Amino acid sequence: MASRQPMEQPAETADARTRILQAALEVFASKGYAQASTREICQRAGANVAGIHYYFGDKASLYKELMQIPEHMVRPPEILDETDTSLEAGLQAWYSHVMTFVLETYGGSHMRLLFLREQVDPSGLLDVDRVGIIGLYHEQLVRFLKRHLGIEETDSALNQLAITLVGMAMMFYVERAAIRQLTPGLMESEADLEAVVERMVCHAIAAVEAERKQRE
Amino acid sequence: MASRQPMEQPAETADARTRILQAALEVFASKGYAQASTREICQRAGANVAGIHYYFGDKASLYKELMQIPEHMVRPPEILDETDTSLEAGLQAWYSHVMTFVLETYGGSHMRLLFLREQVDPSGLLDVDRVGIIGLYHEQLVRFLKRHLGIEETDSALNQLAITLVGMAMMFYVERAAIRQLTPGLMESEADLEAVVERMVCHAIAAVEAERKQRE
DNA sequence: GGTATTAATTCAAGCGCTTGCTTGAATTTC
DNA sequence: GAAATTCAAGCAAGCGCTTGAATTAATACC
Repeated sequence: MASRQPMEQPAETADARTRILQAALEVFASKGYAQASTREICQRAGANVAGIHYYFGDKASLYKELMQIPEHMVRPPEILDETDTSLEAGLQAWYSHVMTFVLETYGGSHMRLLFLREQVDPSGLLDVDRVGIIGLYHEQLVRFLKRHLGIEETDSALNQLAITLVGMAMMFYVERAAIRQLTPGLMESEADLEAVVERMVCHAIAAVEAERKQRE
Repeated sequence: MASRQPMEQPAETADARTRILQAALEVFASKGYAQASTREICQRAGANVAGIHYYFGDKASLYKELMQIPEHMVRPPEILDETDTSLEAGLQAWYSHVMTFVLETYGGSHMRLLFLREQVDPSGLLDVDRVGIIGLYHEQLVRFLKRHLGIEETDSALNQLAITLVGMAMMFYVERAAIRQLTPGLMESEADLEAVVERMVCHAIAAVEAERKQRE
C-alpha cells in the first residue's frame, strides 16, 4: 500500500498532487480538520478522490504534510532578545510582527488560520509542542520585560504583564470577526494596521511603566 | 426479563429530558456542535436516540435550548453606567465581575466553554446578537471611557482602547490552559484572582491615562 | 378497589445520506 | 510494453432522524 512519489515535474504545471495540497489548505483552513471532507478537497482540486490516498496515504497524512511549514513563520522576531533594544523599539517591532500575522490571516494566507485552528480546536494529529505559539511569545516577552524592568526573578506580576501585552494583539486574532463588526475602519487597510500598532505600543509602554512604578 | 432501568443513574434519576440536556452540555462543550453526535449524547444520558427528537425535535433545537441561559450570567455590571463612578472604581468592579466569570469556567461549568466555542467556531444556529459577549462588554466600556476622557464622538483610537481593556481579561478566558501551564500561582485561589484584578486595574488605568495624554 | 382506556414515554430497527477509504480497470506517459 | 496516474463504482461505518410497536404512567369507569 506504499504510495509512490511521482517523478519531479516542472513547477509551472500544477500536477494533481500540488493541486490537492492547495485545495486541502483552503478547505482545512475554512472548516477545520474534522469538518473538511476529502471529496470536497478533491473536487476543488479537480482531482479524483483516490488521488489523496494515492499521493498521501490518508487524510491525516495529508494534513500532517500541510503542517510541515518553516518554523520562522511562527517564530517571533529576534529583536526582543537583542540586549540594546529600547523598550519602545522592541515593542514596536514585536507588535508589528504579530499584527502582520493577523492581517495575513485575513488576506488569504490559510496557513495562519490553520495554526489558529490547531490552537483552539486541536486535531490531535500534531505534536503538541510544535503548536504552542502563546508559550513561545510569552517567554520571549518575559525575558524582554525582565531586562527593561531590572528584575531577576520572574514573579506573578511580571507574568501577568506579559499576558496583558500579548492579550492586546491576541484580541485581534481571536475576536477578529467581532472587532470588525464593532469597529469598522480598524483593520481594513495597511494604514489602519499601522495606526493600531502605534496605539498598542503606546498602551503597552504605559502598562510597563505603571508596573515599574508599582515595584518601587 | 429485561430490568426496567438498565442504565446507570446520574444523581437520583432525573427524568430523561434533563439527563439529555446535561449530557448534551458536556458533549457539545468538549467536541463542538458539529462533532458532537446524538448517539453519544444519548448514550451518556442513558436514553434512547429517539429521546432527543421526542423531547427537542432535532439536534439543532436541543443545542438552541441549551443556549437559552439567564441573561444576567453574561451581562456586565451596571456600575460602569452610573455617572458618578470613578475610573478606578469602575474598572475595579468591571474586572472583578469579568474575572469571576473566568474562574467559574474553571469550576467545571461547561456553559462558558460552549459560549467560547460559539465565539471561535460558530455553529451558525444562534442569533449572532445573542452570543456577542464581546459586543455587550465593548459598548458599555466605550460609553464609560468616553465619559472619563471627555470624548463626544467614538473614534478608532477609543475603540481600540476598549478592545485592549477587554483583551486583558479575555486572555484569561481564551488561553486559560496555556496561562495555567506557563504561570502557576496566577489563577489557583481566590486570593490569586484578587491580585490579578488589582494589577489589571493598574495596567488599565495606565493605558487610559496614556490615551488621555495622546489626545492633548 | 379492581379494571379498562388513554396518554406519555421508551425502545430496537432501519432509512437515506455522508464520511474515509479501497479496488480493479482504463488511461496516460515514457 | 511497462510503469505511472486517473477514474467510476462501491464498501463499511457513522451521521441525523423516523417509525411503529412495546412499555409505563395516568385517568376514567364500574
